Order: sequence, then C-alpha cells, then structure tokens
Amino acid sequence: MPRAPAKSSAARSSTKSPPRPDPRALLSWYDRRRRDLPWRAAPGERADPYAVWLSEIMLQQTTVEAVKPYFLGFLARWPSVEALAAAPLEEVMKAWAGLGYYARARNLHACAQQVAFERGGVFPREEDDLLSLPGVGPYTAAAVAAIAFDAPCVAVDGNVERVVARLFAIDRPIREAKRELRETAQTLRPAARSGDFTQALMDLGATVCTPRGPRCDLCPFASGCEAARRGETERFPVKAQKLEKPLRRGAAFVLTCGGAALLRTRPPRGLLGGMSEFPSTPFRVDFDPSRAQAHAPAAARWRALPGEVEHVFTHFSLRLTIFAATLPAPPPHIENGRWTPLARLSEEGLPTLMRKVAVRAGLIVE
DNA sequence: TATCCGTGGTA
DNA sequence: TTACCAAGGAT
Repeated sequence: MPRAPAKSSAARSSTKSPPRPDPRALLSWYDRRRRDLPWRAAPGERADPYAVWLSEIMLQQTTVEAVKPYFLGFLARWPSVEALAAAPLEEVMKAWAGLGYYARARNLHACAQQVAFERGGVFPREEDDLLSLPGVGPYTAAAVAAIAFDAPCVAVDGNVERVVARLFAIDRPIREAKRELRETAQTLRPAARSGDFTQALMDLGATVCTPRGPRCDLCPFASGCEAARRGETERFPVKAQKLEKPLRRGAAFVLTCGGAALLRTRPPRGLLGGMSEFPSTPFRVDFDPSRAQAHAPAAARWRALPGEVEHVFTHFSLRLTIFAATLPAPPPHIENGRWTPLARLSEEGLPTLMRKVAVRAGLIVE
C-alpha cells in the first residue's frame, strides 16, 4: 500500500509537499532525450519480443555497455527464438562467457526451447504467463509485457527504485521497501504508452536521477520530487548495511602437453556452473595449500607459479595459486578432462577467472 | 526471507 | 586502492 502518494490534495497543500509527479512530463522528456540502444525500436514502433526478452535477460544486474556486444552477437548468430532453441546449450554457454551470472544462459536456452517448442515460437503477452518462464522474474515479466506488447505494466528495477525512493522520500532501507516501491511505481503509470513510460523511468534513473550527483536541473519530475524539495537527493535510497566479503583461496592446475591444455567442465549448478575451467580445488576460506596437489588432475612435476591470480565475485574475494606442468606427448586420456589446442583456447568460452589463469600461465596474451 | 550467483566501470 | 553498484532470479 503506497503511503506517500495517497495524500489528498488538501493534505499536500497543508504539508507543503511538492505536486504529484506528472507522467506526461516524463514521456515528453523521453521523446527528446531517450537513449538510442540496439534492442530499442524506433520511436512509435514496437520492438521484436524476442529481442526485448533477450536484452532484458542480458541486462539483469549488468551494465548497458557490457551487454551491447553480446546482444548484437547473439542476435546475429541466433536471429529468432527458434534458432536459439535449436542451438546446443554448450554453444550458448560459450557465447555467454565473460558476461557473468551463467545460470542466466542456461535459463535463456531453456526458455527459448519452451517458447519455440511449446508455444509455437510466440512469446506470451501477459505478465503472469511471462513470469512462468525460466529466468523471467517480476522485473523481466513486466519489462517484456510493457516494452514488447505495451501492456499496462511498470517494470521496477534498481533505477526505478531509486527514482521512486527520491520522489516520495521513502526512508526505509530499499530491501525492506521493495513492495512499497513497486506499488508506488504502478501509481505513476499513464493510461497509454506503458512501454515508453517504463523505459523512460529507467533512462531517467540511468542518466539524470543517478546514484551520485543527480542532475535535478534536467529532471522532468524535479518539481514533484520530495527528496529534491528537501535538498536530500543523495540520502535516498537508504542503503542497507554492507556485508563483509570473505577471502577464499584455492589452486588451479594448468597442464599442457603437445601444444594442448587440459580443461574440464564445471558442474551445471553453483559457481561458474557449466563453464569451462582449468582443473581446480574448491575455493575455501580455510584452504590448505599443502593439500592442494591432492586435487591435481594427473601426476606430474607441478611447479607453483609466482604470485596469485586475484578475482572478486559477488560474495567473496579469491586468491588462486597456479600450478603448471607439462607432460611428454602424446596427450594421455584423463578422466573428466579434455585436451584443447592452445590456438583455440580463446574460443573455449572461459569465464573471466579462468581467462586470468590462462594469461598468468602464459597460454594466451593480454 | 536470506543467500548465492560475475563482471567491469567509476570516483 | 577500495568501495560501490548495474535493466534480478532461483532456491
């Protein structure tokens, strides 16, 4: 139940609150200032639902600039949901490598197959139906419904949460206020142009109502913003306390033989699920270096490379010791391993951590 | 409900 | 350098 916007006009004037934000002002701003993005239709047109869905999955917790090349690559290689559904999962995972949150790629493929094989290649138009698809949550369902079908929905992402928190000076931590933020955002929606409106809210958050240094002088909502009226834009949204990021350690084993390196595939779930790796120990806070070699993929004259590879994940930091060894040709068979020619290592779709390992071991440059 | 899940840019 | 954080979802 939204609180701030529920005030009567009498209550507004008595408390000197700013006037209610005007959706028409935002749409007018959007018509002049909208960003030109690869997945976005020309003004007045609707985008291909497949392209909208693909972009929204990629954009989950990921910056626009990081997504652009991946989106264009996917669309060129798999121009339709049927094409994506027909692709081997392994190829999709490889193409996703480097973008992060790899469960998204697995769900993307599963969703494409569901739409292609069980829905005749047609994306559902209803928010509730979209919500049932793998990898599609409340945000993405609303975004696809609004942007691809102009359904009466407002997609609430981090940008919109920030904009709404400022407009109504919602001073509870954002984690606690999720429901209020979402419901309040719905009350702003105009009767028409839902797709443009939801994109306008996100553009506003990305370019004007930014986390730091918001440009209130450019904001179509400035006269209706409670945080701006108080001169406290930077105080909203209220941040939750940050949690400690523990340091884990581990080791990776770079085994080469006859111009090839040994790789394996990680289990489908969990950290870097389904991605290629150099055989590694588990990553643990209480990692014991003296027992690392028990995880080596083969008996060899392992030598520890100087220094460590450092990487930061969402919830822990990692320092990885690299062991390297070379076996005499030809490459032997190793259980759960595969020999990949060094010349094709860059096509393997290594996650960034493993790319760092390859660089440190001198297998690839840069 | 809280935790797990990547990466790269920015101040 | 450190800290923050960007078009969240699954379990």
